[in-house]
Amino acid sequence: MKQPCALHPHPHSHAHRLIQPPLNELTEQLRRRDRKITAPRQAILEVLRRHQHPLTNREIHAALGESECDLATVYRNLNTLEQMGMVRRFDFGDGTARFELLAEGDDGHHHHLVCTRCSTVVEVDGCFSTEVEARLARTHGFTQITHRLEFFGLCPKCAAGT
Amino acid sequence: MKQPCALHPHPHSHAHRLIQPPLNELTEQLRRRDRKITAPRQAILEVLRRHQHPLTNREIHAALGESECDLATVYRNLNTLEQMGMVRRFDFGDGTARFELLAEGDDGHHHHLVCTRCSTVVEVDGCFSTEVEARLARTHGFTQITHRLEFFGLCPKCAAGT
DNA sequence: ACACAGTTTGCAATTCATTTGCAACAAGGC
DNA sequence: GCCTTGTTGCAAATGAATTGCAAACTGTGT
Repeated sequence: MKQPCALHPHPHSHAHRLIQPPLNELTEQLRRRDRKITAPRQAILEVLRRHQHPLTNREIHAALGESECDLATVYRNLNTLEQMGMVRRFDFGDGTARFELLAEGDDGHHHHLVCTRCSTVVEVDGCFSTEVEARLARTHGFTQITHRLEFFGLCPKCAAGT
Repeated sequence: MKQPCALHPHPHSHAHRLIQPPLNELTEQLRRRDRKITAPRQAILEVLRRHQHPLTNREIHAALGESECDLATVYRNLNTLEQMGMVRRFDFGDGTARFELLAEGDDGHHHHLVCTRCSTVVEVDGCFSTEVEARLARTHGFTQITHRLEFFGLCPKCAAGT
């Protein structure tokens, strides 16, 4: 196991572009600040309620229909809703964030299995790393350990249809 | 566990932006094509050999020094080297890819523990999901399952220095 | 040496996701 | 009413990554 070594500090610092686990101290603070459920936010939550699979900003924006608002507003509000803990961000590694509605009191911790051909997404239940995280904490002295885990594969249909 | 549901197919199709596991059939094909180790490629591998932690395209480009080449060339060659199986791409979720040198015969499968404050990276040995993948294959009928897993936390120094 | 095909490079321009500056707005206090 | 604060639309900017194109380079056959 290699020695730790700091990467070059990033010269540019886009607020949410920093390397961050889904929930850290900062978002924890913001989560407490009461924000209102404005019309656009309501509409976005509604869209997420309808499709219960991770959607991109653009997809959500497209699905708004009646209650259309600016794409920038969708971006801003999804960030806000994430901080409020009402929505969970996922990263499938294709460069665009995806969001899922978060049930009340649910920390939303689960993972996905994504088809690499047709992008079908299956939600995977259960999480496999709690004790692993504890081990890492012991081994490396890190605290507040979280993780990001997604599975990829070829779905039955795509495997057949080749 | 929810029903599978295809996302909207992406209208734009940047070659490597597709949702893909580190190694799929396509890269498997390309891996076999013999590509030469040109000067820039050599230099890039050299840089990766020096720093043995995941580096971004930009960091590598900056570290080239003497054997400077265009940043686009760095991007192109890291993609090529990845296809050749000489380099492994990692995604820490901050929007920029990072690369590590891959030892001969090593499939490079390991994960990282990243400090969310100072970006210190520790390589984590061992992988925890082989049997999980088998279970997913059984449960959902997916094949060729791979995964992407990174850990995040607060390193001892940052925890102390707060 | 010479020509030719295929690969690679530099450079500039482009794409795409995401963020941001700014002025106009809305709502809640005082 | 007026002031403060958060929100929105719009346009512009940022930043990673890709790409078109022409020039340079590689190796191969003659």
